[in-house]
Amino acid sequence: MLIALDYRDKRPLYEQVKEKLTNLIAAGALPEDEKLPSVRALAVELAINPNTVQRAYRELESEGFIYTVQGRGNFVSKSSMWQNSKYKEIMEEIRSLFEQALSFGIKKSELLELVEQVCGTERGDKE
Amino acid sequence: MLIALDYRDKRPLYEQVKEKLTNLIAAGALPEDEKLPSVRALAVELAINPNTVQRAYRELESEGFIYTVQGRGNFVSKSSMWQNSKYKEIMEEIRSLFEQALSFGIKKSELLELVEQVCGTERGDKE
Amino acid sequence: MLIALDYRDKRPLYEQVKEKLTNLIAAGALPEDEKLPSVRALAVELAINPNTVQRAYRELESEGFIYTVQGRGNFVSKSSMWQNSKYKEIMEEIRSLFEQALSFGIKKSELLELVEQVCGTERGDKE
Amino acid sequence: MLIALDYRDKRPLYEQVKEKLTNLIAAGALPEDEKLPSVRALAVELAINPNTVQRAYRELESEGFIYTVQGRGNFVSKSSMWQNSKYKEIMEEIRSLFEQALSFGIKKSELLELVEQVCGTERGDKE
DNA sequence: GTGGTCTAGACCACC
DNA sequence: GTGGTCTAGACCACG
Repeated sequence: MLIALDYRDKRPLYEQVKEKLTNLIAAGALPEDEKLPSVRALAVELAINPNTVQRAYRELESEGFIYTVQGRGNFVSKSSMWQNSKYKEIMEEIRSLFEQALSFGIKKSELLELVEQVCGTERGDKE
Repeated sequence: MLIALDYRDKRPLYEQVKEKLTNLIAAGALPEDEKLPSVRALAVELAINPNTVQRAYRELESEGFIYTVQGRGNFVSKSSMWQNSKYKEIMEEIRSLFEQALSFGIKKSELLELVEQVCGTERGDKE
Repeated sequence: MLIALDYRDKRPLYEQVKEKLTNLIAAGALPEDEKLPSVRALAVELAINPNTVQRAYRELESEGFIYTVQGRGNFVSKSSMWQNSKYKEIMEEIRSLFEQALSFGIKKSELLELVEQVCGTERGDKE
Repeated sequence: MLIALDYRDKRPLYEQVKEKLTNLIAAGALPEDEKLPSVRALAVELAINPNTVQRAYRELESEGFIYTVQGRGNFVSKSSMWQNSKYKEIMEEIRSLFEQALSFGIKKSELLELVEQVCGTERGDKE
């Protein structure tokens, strides 16, 4: 699964687990209906408490990223389940950060350049 | 001072106080060497614990936004003190959010449009 | 038999199997004394554990929907066996949900309209 | 607070706590911005583990019924926060139960009578 | 004092 | 084996 926790990170562990998994799912690294590691197995792999993994899984499910089958395990959902709401959420975060940036005197041209930079490095991979 | 706290906000109160003050300072609403309200006065005005204001001021000082003179009060620093480091910090945040946005399938064109929107509404104020 | 399981459904599989079978029986699709598929056959058809089917059959029997003949198989009961108790059970569920609905501010008129909608769509099929 | 847990109930304790609180909030028994008992206090009152109460509170918050202020406590939200989504959820539950009822041979007239009964007992209280 | 996170370990239901 | 709930008890951040 290749997940690494960062104990210097201030965020709670279960949030880091969530973030890692959502990134893998969003990037398409985990295809639909793929089985995720069991709660216990992932807990062992990350050397954390099963409850912590379970909380991550529970929240991922309530956000539509995965679905749970009693006695079977956790599986990744169809992307249509999360796509739209996550899109809105991220756009709102960016808008808010943009406004803060402007109030600190950052110029439109700098923002545009930043878009170019980031998209440039990713363009080869995805388009 | 016109600071309003939002108790529904998940962030700690001292962070909200910091944010409001940095915004006022960055926007130029508080000129250099202007005296800020005393810890006690601001605490009363906002109906919060003086410790909370204290912490906000302490961190603002360590970030270079204000300077403290023992027995006199707190004053806003020259903008050269914070300008550069805050600029880098925000740009880094935006870059990181951009990368996350791309991994969730958000397109370059959407980002560019967002820049236009935000700058459009702000342009009249600042340029 | 035409039973489809929904693995995204939160309920246990044996409950889904029960629900599907009771619906078939209640709708009259399975006439009295009709033989049901064997535990093993249904387990294979649905690609689930025979224990799961077993449990569904056991509970259907204790609720009066089917009867078991050792060594012969499972057969659907006369409707008089389950009709009355199931009727009471469902009416009680609806009454309880109605009361909850009212406490959340849902109006009588909305409930009446809902009845019309559901009965309207079903009337063509059944009457 | 007058909450009583039912240990014969099959549902998890945290769900019972949630249900009791949502009912109190929906019925208007707890006005907006009213402070709820602290996690620990309610845990003692109900003789359960604080973690269980906390889970109830956390989920109530994510569903918009209450809001949490670090170091202060939990408070009931404006009804606009939950009204709409809860309305849809309940209507969907009722519709689903209606359809099941019809497949078991329950008549439209019985449903209508049930609406009258329930609304009749409540009408005096609320309209 | 408040809520929030995490651990360790137990027990249950389902498959 | 799987996930789900609950307990007991610890530690932290915030006010």
